[in-house]
Parts: sequence; structure tokens; C-alpha cells
Amino acid sequence: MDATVQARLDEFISRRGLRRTAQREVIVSEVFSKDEHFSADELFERVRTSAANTSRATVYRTLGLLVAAGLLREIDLGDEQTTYDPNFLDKPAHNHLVCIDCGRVVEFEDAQLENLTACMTRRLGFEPIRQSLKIEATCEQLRNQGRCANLIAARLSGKRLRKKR
Amino acid sequence: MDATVQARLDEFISRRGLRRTAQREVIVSEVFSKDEHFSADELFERVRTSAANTSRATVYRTLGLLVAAGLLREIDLGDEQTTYDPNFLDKPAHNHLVCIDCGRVVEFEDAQLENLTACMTRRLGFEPIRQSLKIEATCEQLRNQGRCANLIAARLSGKRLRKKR
DNA sequence: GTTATTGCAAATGATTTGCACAAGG
DNA sequence: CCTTGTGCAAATCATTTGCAATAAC
Repeated sequence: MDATVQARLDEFISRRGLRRTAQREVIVSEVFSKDEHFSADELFERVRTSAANTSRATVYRTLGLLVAAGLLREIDLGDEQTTYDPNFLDKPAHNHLVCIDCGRVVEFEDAQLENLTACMTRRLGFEPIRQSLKIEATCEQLRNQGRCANLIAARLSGKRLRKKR
Repeated sequence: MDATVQARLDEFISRRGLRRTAQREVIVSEVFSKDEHFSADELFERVRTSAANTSRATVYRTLGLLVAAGLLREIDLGDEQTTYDPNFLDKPAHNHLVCIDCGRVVEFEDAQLENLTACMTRRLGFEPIRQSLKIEATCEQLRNQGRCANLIAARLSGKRLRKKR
């Protein structure tokens, strides 16, 4: 876990008079063990392997704390569950490309884009706070080569690729 | 209701062997009676005033049909319910500015923006299918004048302005 | 008459919450 | 000890679905 994250977390814990519990330790270290997006349920499964106790409720409650502490971001990829992004302290990107073939998510940022939208927002009489662009796209690779590594991986892991409806 | 909408709907009904029922007539005419966004529940309430029978289930099922027919678009404004947009045949905008003070939603389109994102998507190795930009912003009017007509209206109508969580 | 449609109530599924018990400081 | 945190099960809430009754065509 990054030192900045650790420091911010410590500050948050003492400022709010929170307590350090075994469950939180496990959840937090699991959250920041990778840079990848995850759902509450995926995290719950990961946490279970290290700490067989720890309830779903605690996972949800801890996620809420981390979001409140500004260490984790909730993003909405258009499916039925909230996605969490543990890796944004150093990159303020809120733009996502979601591949509708394989479910792969690419995060990116673009200064030109930010400028453009900020101008437009002001022109409409508002002050921009945050923005998120979601691009749904298909794999060139899948179309050209007939296969896509991400698709195969996604199927193997039983990932739900589209909205159920 | 627009003639194009009517024609497309007729075509869809016959192509799929659907039936014309009183409930559908009411729901469809209510959907296209205004250009504004609405939630399933708001529509259900509106429909109730004309046709006191008509269940929620039928409203949901009819919304699904209209989306399948390409006459209605589902959009995700980040709250807990799906928003529907009845007015997009003539304007292919999928970009929304949501005012976090008053909940007002402004739709807009911008060719420069579309170009920019399409380029970026291709550069990343994907083919863009659709995109949506959501900007959350605050009212200049509220900040400068201390009040905002939309906010007052929203409060009067009991609209939920933010995510409940 | 078939087959699509409806209303109702029950099912879903992610997330939240009330509560009694457990544990940090 | 005094609060905060936890697990559990029950509650939410938008949306979906099974089913028997009903209505198009």
C-alpha cells in the first residue's frame, strides 16, 4: 500500500475517532493490493480468503469509509453494481472506455477533453465540479483476429459482461 | 406524438406481431407527450391519472418495448433509477450536465467532443459504439443570486436530488 | 380459438440497517 | 467502561417474473 494512502488513512482514522480492527486492516490492504477496479462482491470474495469471518456488511461499511476519506472512488460503469477504483490519487482520470465484447475497462485522461467540457459547462451557466465520460466500444482485435485475450479471461472467470436485462 | 415516432412504432408492432392494447396506448402517448426525461415511477404516476388501472409491471414492460424499438433511450444519471429520454430521434446527444444543486439536467451535443473521443478510442485500439459524458456542476445562478428557480421547483415537487446513500 | 398481454404478488439482487454482542482505547 | 465496530438477519427499493385470468386478432 502506497505511503500517501497510508498517511491519509491514518489522518482520517484519528480525525474521526475511528478504531483499528482486524477486519478493516484486511479489507483495506486487499483494496489497495492491486490497481484494478472491483465490485463490492469481488472484494468480499477476496477478503474471505484471508479472513474467513468478515461479513458483507463490514465490507460495504468499510468501502463507504474509504470513499469518505477520499481514498477510493465509486464509478458507474452502467452495470447493476457499483465499481470501485483504488488507484486515482496520482491520476485524476474519470474517463472510461468499456469494451462491450470483453468487458475490459481502460481509464484515460485528456487535457483537451477537460478543457472542452469545462468551457461548455460555463457557457451553459454552470460551474463544473466533476465529469465522467463513458465510451462503449468494440475490440478491433476481436473483429480482426476473431479472438481477444480479455474475452477469454472474462469467460473463464465467469464475469458478467453486460447488463442482465 | 411525432409522425416519425408513430410510423416507427407501427412498423415495430407489426414486425413483432404485437397487439394494440388500451394500456399501451396510454403509456406511449404519455411517454411522448413531453420532451422531458422521466423515471419509470414518474411515468407510472402520470399514466395513473389517465388510466387508473395499468400496473407498474405493464409500464416497465412497455418501456422495454419502446427502448427495443429504438424510440426511447435509457440514460444513467447516476441516481438509483433509470432515466428515460423520449426525445432523441432528431438529436443524437448523449451528453448530460446535471446540476447537483437543483437536479436540473441539460442535454447537449458537440461535434468537436465527438471527434475528440472517437479519435482517442481508435488510438486505444477500439471502435467507438456510443458514448456519454456526464458533467456534474453547480448553478452559477444559485451562487450569485442565492436562489435558483429549478431548486425551488424541485423541492416543491419532492424530487430526490441526490443519491440517497 | 390461439397467442399475446395484463395485474398481482412474489422473486431478485445490490446495498443498507436495526440490534444485541464483541472489542478497541 | 464507554463507544465504536461487527455479524446476522431482516429491510429497502427499483425492477423483473411466474402465473392464472383477460383480451387482441
